[in-house]
Amino acid sequence: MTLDEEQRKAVFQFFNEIGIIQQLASTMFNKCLPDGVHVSHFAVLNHLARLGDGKTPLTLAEAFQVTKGTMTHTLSTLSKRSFITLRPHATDGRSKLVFLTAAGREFQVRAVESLGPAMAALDGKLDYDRMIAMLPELAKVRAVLDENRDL
Amino acid sequence: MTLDEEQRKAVFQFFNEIGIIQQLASTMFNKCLPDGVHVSHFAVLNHLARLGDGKTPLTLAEAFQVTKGTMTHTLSTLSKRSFITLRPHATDGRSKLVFLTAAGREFQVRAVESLGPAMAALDGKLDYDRMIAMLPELAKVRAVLDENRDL
DNA sequence: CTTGACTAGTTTGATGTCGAGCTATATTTG
DNA sequence: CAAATATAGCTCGACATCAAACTAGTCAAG
Repeated sequence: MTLDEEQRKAVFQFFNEIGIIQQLASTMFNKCLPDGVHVSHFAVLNHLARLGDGKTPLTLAEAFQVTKGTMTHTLSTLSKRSFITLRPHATDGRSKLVFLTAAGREFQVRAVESLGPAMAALDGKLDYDRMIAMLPELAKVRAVLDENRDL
Repeated sequence: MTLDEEQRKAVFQFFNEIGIIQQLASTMFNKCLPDGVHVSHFAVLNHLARLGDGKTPLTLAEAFQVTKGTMTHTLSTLSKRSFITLRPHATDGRSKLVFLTAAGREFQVRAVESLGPAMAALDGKLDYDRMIAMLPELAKVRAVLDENRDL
């Protein structure tokens, strides 16, 4: 038995801390974002703007680790706001491709700017170097969880 | 301006990673927990079992960083399952105190056990020492976000 | 006292997410 | 080619959560 009581407690505490940070951060982002746009919507716009659009919904769902149904929902509200358009996939009739509209790109820029004040307020309090240093470790934890999703 | 483009990207990435880990972990826990009990319910039971019951709902809400309304909901479902009982506060007529029932304690033990197999499967893949080493840093980030909740 | 400000918990309505099942298209296999 | 299997996206019902408004009890100021 390699997993002793103390380690198990620590793992719980780790995930607990992660959960609370996520809660606080997303609440903060949600309050900053304009027009009642949820952070999950912003994340998709951001992803498309930074890494390029023309992705399939499934690709996006996997990138954000949400179900297909959730991504359908997210994309449909982004579409209702005319921030994206869905086009049929050229060679696969089942699939679609997601493209940013001009309004979508514009909104993404505006949304990033709207986060500025909050980020600035945290500046000097958050230790960026430490956070950056944690990134590889977090990515590793993420990878392990991802590989074992069927537990 | 101390927050340059690269740092801002890193901060985004940090919170993104956190969000995905939280997503994967809570999904995993939810699947392991018996009888359709949600991880948020388990967390409350666990808290009461480990740190002692007789807390007020507000205390619990603050401990888990959820709104009062959410805690009301969580406690009401725990109460419906007879895992807790709510008693009036002795000296403050507005308040209540949360107590574990025998069934609640029993369930908490069972729930912890039900997480065993998943934890065991992750054993050897997760680097506990690194996770433990991250705890203080995470707690610090949490504290900063907590202090600046009104941004 | 009594009034006004505050606090604990509840309620309400909206929304994000999940899981499971569905449809339509692709792909593989016999 | 036909049938079976797999995949992309959608739909549905359930549920956790939030924000904001509400109720009831407390406490302080005058």
